[in-house]
Amino acid sequence: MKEKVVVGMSGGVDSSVAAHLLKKAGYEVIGVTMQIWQDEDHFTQEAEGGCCGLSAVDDARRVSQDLEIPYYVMNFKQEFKANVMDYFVDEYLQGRTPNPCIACNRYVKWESLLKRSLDIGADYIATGHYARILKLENGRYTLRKSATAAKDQTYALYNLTQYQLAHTLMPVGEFTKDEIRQIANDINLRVAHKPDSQEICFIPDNDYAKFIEENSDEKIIPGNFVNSAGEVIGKHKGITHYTVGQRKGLNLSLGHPAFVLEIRPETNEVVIGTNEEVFSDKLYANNLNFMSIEDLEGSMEVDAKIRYSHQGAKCTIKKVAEDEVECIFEEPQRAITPGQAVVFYMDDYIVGGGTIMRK
RNA sequence: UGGGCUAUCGCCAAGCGGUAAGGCACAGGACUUUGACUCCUGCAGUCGCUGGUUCGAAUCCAGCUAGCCCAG
Repeated sequence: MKEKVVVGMSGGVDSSVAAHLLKKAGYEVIGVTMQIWQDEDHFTQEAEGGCCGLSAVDDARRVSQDLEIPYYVMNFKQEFKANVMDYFVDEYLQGRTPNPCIACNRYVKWESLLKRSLDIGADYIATGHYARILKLENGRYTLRKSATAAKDQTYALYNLTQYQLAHTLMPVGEFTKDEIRQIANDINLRVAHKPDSQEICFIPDNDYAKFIEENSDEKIIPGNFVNSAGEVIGKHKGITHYTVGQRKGLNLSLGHPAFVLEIRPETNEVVIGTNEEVFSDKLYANNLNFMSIEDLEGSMEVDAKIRYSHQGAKCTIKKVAEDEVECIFEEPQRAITPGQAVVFYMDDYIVGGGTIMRK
């Protein structure tokens, strides 16, 4: 009896090749695209790009036909709206900078999609992520960085549970991007040369502030830019327009480059400072999830990534409360941003991670 | 309406008779399968205005205008 796997297909090269690889490996493969767009308008907009729109379904369906696997579209509108879009808006309104992909992975893909897949008799779900699932000697599952460090996506997956990992396959992680494109080309995949997607899939025009304004009851009101001494040095367009470390779009001519240091929703202020001031060597995180270990005992030296493109930096982590870890870096890090994830690595696999609360 | 000082890109600012530095801001592009960051490119046909001196002026001279300071 073949093991059954549902492949989340975005219509892109990676998930298409993932489906092919699994079929070749002997699995019974079912292609599924998650319907997450909210209305016709949005649906049309997404025709241009994004991971989950009109062209996505079109492409995924055709690829499935070519691969001769069954294909379905599953509706996850509610789940996506509640766990990703609403979360995204709420975070910005609180002066934080969310990472919607992480929320989407944990709650939509690996909660809703996994559940429905198991319901229809699947043993696993699979995606085209560049990451590798690793079972450690202690019996726990963790994620190991992909073969190509440049494409590694483990950061965005740090929040998966042991149960979720036990039912997941990520065949693409063993290959480099070039190899994946080569495979796609070899088997004549129609999407072999489709460009990599980017930007947040539910905001195709990339105008975050507008999206937040349109999807919130709260009014976005202008406020003051202040320096670290508390002096008012300008007017801002509303805190949702900014993120820590940001330089562009401030319209502040101070003689030196100006960066956002902090966002204060309670006073509607945005704190501005110099390049040096944007560095910090400590952070606190909550919403912890551990992979390679059951829990964090005492302190531990790890490599921490504070944003998806961060190369990682040495730091010592220690629990300071039930759901709060303190992370002290050897070298100050640039723009530690509340709302973003911090992911801890040992060698090339994930120890755990959390959401940054404050510096 | 007495005296002094200053007027160069949106902001700051070099320039001191030889044909307009630089920083900030801004715009476009690259990078990026979260936001940022970073990088590249562009950005004064003109120096408050009007005359004059000179082969040649943002640079010297005169007048005017505006702003600031002091004196009322």
